[in-house]
Amino acid sequence: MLPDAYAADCPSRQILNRIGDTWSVLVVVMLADGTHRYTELARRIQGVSPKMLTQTLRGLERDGLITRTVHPVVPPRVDYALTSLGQSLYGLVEGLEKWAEAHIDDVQAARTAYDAAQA
Amino acid sequence: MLPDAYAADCPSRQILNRIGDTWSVLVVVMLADGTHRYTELARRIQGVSPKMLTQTLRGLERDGLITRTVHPVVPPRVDYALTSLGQSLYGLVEGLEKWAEAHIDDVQAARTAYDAAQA
DNA sequence: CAGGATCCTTGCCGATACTG
DNA sequence: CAGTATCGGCAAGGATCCTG
Repeated sequence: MLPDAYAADCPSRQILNRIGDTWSVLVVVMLADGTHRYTELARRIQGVSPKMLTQTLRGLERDGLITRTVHPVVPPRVDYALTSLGQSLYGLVEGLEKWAEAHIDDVQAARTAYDAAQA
Repeated sequence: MLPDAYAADCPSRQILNRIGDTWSVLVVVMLADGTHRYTELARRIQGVSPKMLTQTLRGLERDGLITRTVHPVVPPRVDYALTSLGQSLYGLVEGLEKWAEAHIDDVQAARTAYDAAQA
């Protein structure tokens, strides 16, 4: 059963799905300060399995948000970097962070009040 | 296993989770144009089960994003509306939509190119 | 009308082992 | 080093039935 058509396949939803994905956001944030290798990403983003990291990187690459550069050397070396589109998306994430920092106290207060009222 | 501590419980992640939730966003968008009843939301947001709708509404209420007003009449009538905090969040969603509309063509083109390269 | 309770499926994701 | 392949657990979420 599909959700409302006015939101199922619209551009917004696709972006929302990406934004809502934990690993994707973390990768984008990490790459915001420059190129990184696979292992660097894996080490810094603690808790991510090879499977999920690869899957996330492939998805971001497919969407044109990051580039994947394979250096034909041994041992292998693969670099990941944001495209300009990816940097643009990072701008959005920064906007979200600003909003979050500005309003998290209100949200926390609301939660506390709500939970107290349920007791 | 927790993801990177610098992102697990930070304000950004909590907002990201909310933004990434399909039903929450749809509810916020629907309430952006005014107060609506439970059934109105259920009918308009096609495909949502009573369970998920209630769960979503409770979550939004707990976070102080919407208000829930029970009218003591028969048959029951419950109105939902955005708080000012919820309206502020809606502003964020609008920003995402603008970005999505502006860049979806690039993303689509990247996907097509990527898929073609795999064949 | 506005949900609460229950059951049950599915698909996401983590852990692990293996390879060019 | 940079992945791929496979298995299994677990929780989100859908369908359904029931009630104040």
